[in-house]
Amino acid sequence: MPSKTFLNLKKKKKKMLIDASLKEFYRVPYTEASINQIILNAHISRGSFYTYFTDKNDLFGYLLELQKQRIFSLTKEVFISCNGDIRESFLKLYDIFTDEIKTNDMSLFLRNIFLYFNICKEKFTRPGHAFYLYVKSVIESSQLKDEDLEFVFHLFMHNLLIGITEAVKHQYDDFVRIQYRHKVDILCYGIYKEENKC
Amino acid sequence: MPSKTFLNLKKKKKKMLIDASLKEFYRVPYTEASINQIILNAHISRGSFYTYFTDKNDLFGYLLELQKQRIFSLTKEVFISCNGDIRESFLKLYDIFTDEIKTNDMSLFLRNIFLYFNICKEKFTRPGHAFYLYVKSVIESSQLKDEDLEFVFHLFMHNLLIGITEAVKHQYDDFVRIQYRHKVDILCYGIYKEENKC
DNA sequence: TCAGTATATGACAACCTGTCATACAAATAA
DNA sequence: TTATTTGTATGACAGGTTGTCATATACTGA
Repeated sequence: MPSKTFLNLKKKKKKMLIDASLKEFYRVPYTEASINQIILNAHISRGSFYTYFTDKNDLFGYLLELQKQRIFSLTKEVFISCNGDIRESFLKLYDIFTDEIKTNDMSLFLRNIFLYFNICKEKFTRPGHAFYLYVKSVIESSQLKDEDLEFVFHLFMHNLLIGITEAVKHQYDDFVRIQYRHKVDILCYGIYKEENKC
Repeated sequence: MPSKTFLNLKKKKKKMLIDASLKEFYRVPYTEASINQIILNAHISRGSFYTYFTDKNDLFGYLLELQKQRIFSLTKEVFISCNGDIRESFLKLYDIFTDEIKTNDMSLFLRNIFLYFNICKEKFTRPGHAFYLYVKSVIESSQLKDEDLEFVFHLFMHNLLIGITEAVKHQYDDFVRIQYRHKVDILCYGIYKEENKC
């Protein structure tokens, strides 16, 4: 969490540091990202940085949080446009996100997250409680078995992020897309034949 | 890949370095593991280390490879004892691996992999071609839909590793085990009700 | 105007990594 | 046995990193 000092900063200066950080985080993977480089980009002193954030991880978490908001609001939209169908929604989300990362330059940050920083997937796929409440109200669940929706949603979300990671890794090869869609179908319908159902 | 020089080393010296490395890798997560500490543990010089391995990642990959062998041979055994049933096998594998990590001290290395180094899951879950050929011959596939067995196996393997990671993270809480088993069932039978099958 | 608080700074200690000239050992040739 | 080549070991070094802290500066409100 950034310090109060950072949050009190003028918009312009805050943006300066955020931009500098993003730049560094998509220049190289997380572990190689250098605070030295960031403070150079942002034209602030070493000491200042450490009054804003406790360390690199703290800064990264903050940037992640900013992106997370965007992702979840997009997810909501998609669910509505798909009438709450979980399968349709997650197929669509894959296309939307890969498209965005492919085209939008600022998404290079996301790109590097997906590629290198697998650990933070967890943070991404676990939205807050309020979000789940919302999701539950939107998902069309009449066709589903009596599942824990939160659990199922998290499973699909996790699968989505793995899919996007693979997509980025393999230059959006159509094969990866097909594999993703295949996985979604397995989650929906299973691998066992009808007659062997439990 | 370790250099020829390393492989030529006497057994005792090789073991010394391997043990020292394992010790360091389960002392701290990968990114914090220090080559300095390793060469101190192993009583070799800095220069020597770099004639054996190109860098930390190289060393780590080597240790990973050693573990991988064990994991896959265990997997084979389990599949046989379960008559090739994919569901039974993966439920059993979870119990076996969590048990091993819980009790066996040397497995602290694995423990840290599961906890921190998500990236290498990929390496773990993708066995060589020969292994897949073997798996295909062992899996009881008559009850399965016409799936790509390699794809399905990889999916289950990946799920297994996530499950173990969670188990380690949450001190082998039984709740995690139940969640894992739930996920396996979703993979087997899907989330949709019968009547909505494709 | 002055005290008190908030913010900014860069030198510093303590670490890290990968390289390289050099030293030593062991094997092979003369 | 001696000389030469080949393989192995070494630690000082350059150049990088991070987090801290005493100090300096800028605000802010009485």
